[in-house]
Amino acid sequence: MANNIPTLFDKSLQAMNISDKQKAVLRASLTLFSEKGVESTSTSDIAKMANVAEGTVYKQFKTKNDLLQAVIGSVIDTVVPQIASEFVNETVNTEEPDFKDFLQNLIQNRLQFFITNLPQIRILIREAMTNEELRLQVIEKVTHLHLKKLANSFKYYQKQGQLVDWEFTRIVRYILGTTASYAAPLLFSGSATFNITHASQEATNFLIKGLQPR
Amino acid sequence: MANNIPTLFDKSLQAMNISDKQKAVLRASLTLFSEKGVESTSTSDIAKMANVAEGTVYKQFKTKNDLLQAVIGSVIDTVVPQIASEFVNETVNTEEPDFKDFLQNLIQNRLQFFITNLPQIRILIREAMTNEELRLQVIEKVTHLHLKKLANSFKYYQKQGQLVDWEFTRIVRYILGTTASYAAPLLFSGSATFNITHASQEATNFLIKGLQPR
Amino acid sequence: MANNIPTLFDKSLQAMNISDKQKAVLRASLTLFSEKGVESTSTSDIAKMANVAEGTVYKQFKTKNDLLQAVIGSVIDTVVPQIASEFVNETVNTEEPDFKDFLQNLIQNRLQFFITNLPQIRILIREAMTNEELRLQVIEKVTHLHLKKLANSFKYYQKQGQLVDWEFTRIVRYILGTTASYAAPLLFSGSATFNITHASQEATNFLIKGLQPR
Amino acid sequence: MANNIPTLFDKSLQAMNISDKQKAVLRASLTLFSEKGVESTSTSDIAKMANVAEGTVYKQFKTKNDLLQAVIGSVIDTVVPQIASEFVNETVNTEEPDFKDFLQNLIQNRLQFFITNLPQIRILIREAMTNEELRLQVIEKVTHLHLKKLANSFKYYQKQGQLVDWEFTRIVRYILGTTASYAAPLLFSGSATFNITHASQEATNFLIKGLQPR
DNA sequence: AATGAATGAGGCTTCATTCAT
DNA sequence: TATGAATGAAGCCTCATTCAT
Repeated sequence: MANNIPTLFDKSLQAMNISDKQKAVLRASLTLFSEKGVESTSTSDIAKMANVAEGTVYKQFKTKNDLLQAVIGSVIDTVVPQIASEFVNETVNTEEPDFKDFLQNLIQNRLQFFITNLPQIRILIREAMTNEELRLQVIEKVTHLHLKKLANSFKYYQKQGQLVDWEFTRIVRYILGTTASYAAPLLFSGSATFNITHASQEATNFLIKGLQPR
Repeated sequence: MANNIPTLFDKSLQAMNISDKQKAVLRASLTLFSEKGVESTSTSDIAKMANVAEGTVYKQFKTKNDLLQAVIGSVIDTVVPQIASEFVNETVNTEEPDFKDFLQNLIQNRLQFFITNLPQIRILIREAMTNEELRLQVIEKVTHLHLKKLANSFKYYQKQGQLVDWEFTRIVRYILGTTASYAAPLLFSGSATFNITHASQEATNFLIKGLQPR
Repeated sequence: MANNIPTLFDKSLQAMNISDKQKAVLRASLTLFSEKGVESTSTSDIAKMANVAEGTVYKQFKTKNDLLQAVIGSVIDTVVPQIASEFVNETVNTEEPDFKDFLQNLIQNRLQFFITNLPQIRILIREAMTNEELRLQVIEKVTHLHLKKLANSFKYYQKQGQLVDWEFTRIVRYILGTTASYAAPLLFSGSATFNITHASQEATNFLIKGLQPR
Repeated sequence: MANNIPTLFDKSLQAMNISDKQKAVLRASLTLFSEKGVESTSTSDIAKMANVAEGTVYKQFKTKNDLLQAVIGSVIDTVVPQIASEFVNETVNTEEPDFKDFLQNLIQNRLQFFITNLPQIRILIREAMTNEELRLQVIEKVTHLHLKKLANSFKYYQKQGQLVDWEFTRIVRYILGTTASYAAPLLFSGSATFNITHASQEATNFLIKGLQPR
């Protein structure tokens, strides 16, 4: 239901066996890293936002980088898979007889997720561009996402003659690329006015054509 | 011919009325900002790579941010338009009778450009994500790109019945999105092995279908 | 019998009216202070080695300096005198008819003691060099050592005409100085190979000459 | 003439190609390290005493430890040999016909040096006890001291029948040990009243006996 | 008595920036 | 114009110490 990273992040925090102050540190870190970037966030900034002494920031995590790992790791390890399974359950599972409806659902849902979690996604992308280690973590996680159900759906529509007979990753690539062509500008602007419904309809119309059999 | 930013950048440096050392500073800045990100590049790093005293970095540019502005500004102001017009002249001008050939040329050319200038593009993207001012500059520049020739080509193919009758920006969006779906991973990996020809063919096949009239 | 400080230290701990954990704290402090110096030993290091919570270190001793005082004080107050009396009983009491045998026994015994307790001696020396208070304590203790028996032995050998008729402290000074000339290097090296028997024989031969009457 | 470490240190500083402020930093470091020990001296202390910004402390030496190495290294590399040659020229060269006079000169001279440079010697000893690297440096330097002249003098007195026929290092050992038996207490007390002349006479009388032939 | 999370002062270090030469 | 020594604010981190449980 709640496909909102801070909320999910909070849930994953509750599962962690750390004190409330430590949770506040992680929350503040996520927020500040997202807002200003990692390098521009000082441990003193974090301490202030978390209402905590600066030393407290270092009780659980020995290094600012450890903290970054914990924050991003938590997003990656806990949130991403959670998103994926939710995505599969909410969207993909819905058995639409019509591929077009299925596709629009899918796109609208992903756009919504993207917009909701813009700050966190922004920081993930930003850091992954210069941080090798993080990059590997992200790739690892994304690679092992449980996408079987999605593949099955595709196969179903392919058998029905509603979807071109290309391999799974290629189809996913175009759906992602087209969706991203609507979403990417948001990475750079504030979350300006954006009509999700209209965008997903437009994108779907294009994709349906490009992905029809023949 | 040379659609490679460091080379173009050098050309734009020659036009600037500054000493050789100052040019070396700008060159080093471009390189280091690209490699490690702006925040992680110290002015001392720049001085070392430019073979220049620390004070020299501050002779022409009063602050590190001024330097960043100069570097990025130079890329944006001089290089981007240059790229655009070159792109228009080299690629778009070529009058292909067939939209498919036109499209593949276009995509292949842009992928090549992207790969060649990966480091500079990386830093432009990275900084634009947290730097409001830069963001506006980029948008400003990109918005006013002289794309009339491209628009004319599209109109031509539309009249020929080879291209769907959507508005210019929508068509550009899908071409960009699809191209980006092949290029984006390169932003995160090193410049892994990548078959441009194959990618541009695949992308073209998809786009042709999605963008055919009807 | 056991002229080894950690063991004696343990005995003195048993006499103290403190809990087992507190004893562990003192033991760990002795070890770490010896190994790395007081300034370079953190209370957290001590807690870890003592298998105790950080707060526990502060239950019995209010400050780190109190802890240092307790450790060194214990060595000085309890152990040094114990050593002294043992030394007197074991070595000096033995009535050797020959001064040379007496002297060699003495030196060999002290060298053995020195080597066995190198770490503790090292820290005592180190701290005494910058810690006025400790310095006074050590001097106080050493000054009041019960050395009457040793003095009596000397008088005996002086009457026998085997020992020069100098005052007690002067004779002690040369014995100590000569013995130290063999022992001191060990303070700086690890416990390199060292032949106690050979060293004590050599030292004795020299001292016998220097301390003969006339 | 001036066998005083701070003065010699200053001379060695003048030979170094560094600014006055940097010299002030090194001087302040030597003073403070000597007075309070390395661990208890903060870089801020050093900056204050040197009348310099804290950042200045780090211009020449990248680390507090580098600074320590520079200070101690300078003492070891420049001062120790200088001392040694001076010692050889002033004391050993003096051709005394009588070994006793030679010996007393030697001891008095060394005691004087020791007292004059107490603070610096103290810190050298203190640090060498826990700093392996430094230890090796000191040993290296002391080992290669130019002691040939001293050895030659000893050989001369041995031929004259004034000095026992033991090997060089053994004789040096006893002279050092006996001298140290007078000097060592000064390491721990302040430089209390100390009669150098009396001490050197007393020590000489003992050594002459212990080192006579036969 | 024991715990261990929390504290905050202070230590080491970096770095953008200035300025005399 | 170029230099590079100097600056000092600010960042990261450690550690002795406190306190609620």
